[in-house]
Amino acid sequence: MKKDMNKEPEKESRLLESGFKLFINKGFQDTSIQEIVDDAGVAKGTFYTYFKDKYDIRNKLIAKKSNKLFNDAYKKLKKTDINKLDEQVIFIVDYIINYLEKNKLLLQFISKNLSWGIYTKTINELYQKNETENNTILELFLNGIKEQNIKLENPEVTLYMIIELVSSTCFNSILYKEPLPINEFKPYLYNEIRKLIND
Amino acid sequence: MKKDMNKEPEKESRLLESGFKLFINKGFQDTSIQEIVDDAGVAKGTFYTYFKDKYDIRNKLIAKKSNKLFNDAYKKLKKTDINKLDEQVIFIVDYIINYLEKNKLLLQFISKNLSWGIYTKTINELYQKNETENNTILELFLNGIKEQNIKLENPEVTLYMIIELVSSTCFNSILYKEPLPINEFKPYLYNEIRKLIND
DNA sequence: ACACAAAAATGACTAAAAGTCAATATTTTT
DNA sequence: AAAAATATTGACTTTTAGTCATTTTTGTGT
Repeated sequence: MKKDMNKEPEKESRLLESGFKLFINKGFQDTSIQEIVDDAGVAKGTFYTYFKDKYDIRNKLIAKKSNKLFNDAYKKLKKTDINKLDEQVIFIVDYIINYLEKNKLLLQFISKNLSWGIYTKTINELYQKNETENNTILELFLNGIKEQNIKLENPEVTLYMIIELVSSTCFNSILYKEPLPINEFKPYLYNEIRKLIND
Repeated sequence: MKKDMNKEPEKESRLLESGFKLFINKGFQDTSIQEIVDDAGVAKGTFYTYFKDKYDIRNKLIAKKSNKLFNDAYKKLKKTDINKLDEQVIFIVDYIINYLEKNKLLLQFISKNLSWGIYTKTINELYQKNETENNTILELFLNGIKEQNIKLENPEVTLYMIIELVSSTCFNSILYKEPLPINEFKPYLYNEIRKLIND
């Protein structure tokens, strides 16, 4: 039987899932590779056929989980009839915020371990290997601008600022209720997104 | 002789400086505690009287370096006659950006290792122990708003969004020229700051 | 269906780094 | 200047990472 290249090997998945479970529950630093392989029910050596080291599995986990969340939001949007660009962006942001609010452990893991440089590098590597879907948000954004005749001097920069603003502020708002609990914070944030897109 | 509580013990400083030097040059992961103590010329055990582990010294380094940079910018501002709030904030931001541009290794270290949760936690701990100056930016901001009769629904939130936007975007703009090299990026960013404060 | 080759998996092993602590040195207090 | 408190040491133990010769599984050609 020919190997299905679209599926990641079963043991790699098991390692990823065990790693995620342990990182979430015990923290990254306090989880050893031995614990991960024990939990996954594979031998130590197998770990090293799929990952370079503990940092590698962490980076891949963050990239995969974040990317999945993002693509889910995008798919959901396509089922609605929201057509104004700013509201489309806010829909996606809102979906992601609500998801993370219900999955604070995931958010905690991402926010404690994510740094942008590593994230973009990892996403890019996975994308090269066809292991993740592509940057749909940028396409959506550029299409919306064209169709709706929105004037933006530099749309990539605008989108980039929105993404950064959302990710950096929401983490703290959800996890630490700083500077405001997320539900109070949302109006400010969404207002800012509208300004960024429409002004 | 009575111990001077305002000075951190000499060996702690030496460890911090050695740690910084090694983290910058070899990277955090590739630096061992043994190397740090060798470089600082102290025994292994001494490390553990000042720091819990390698993560602890890293967090304290980031907190101290970031805080110093911030306070330097603030002191410099006080020597100017800039009096409009938005321009004051932009002055500080500009000072910090220029500094980091000239010290990319420091920026790289911060951006690779900083996560906001850990940063605020560490700053807070150091502040409790009087090992760092306080949050002057918030005072400046609140004073400016009062004096200049600026109407902001929630100034803390506005300032917070500015800080987040600046830190998250500038890292990438300086280090990776993404989405634009920092000098092209600045106008967008400063424009955004003005909008946040004045709209 | 079998032999053969290639890839994946194993876990005992080595190497490296973390972290401890009883002994010693230094500093502070009385 | 003795006693008490604090800081420092580095040999040692423990923990964890990472390797690799061997075995098992999977895929391919005849």
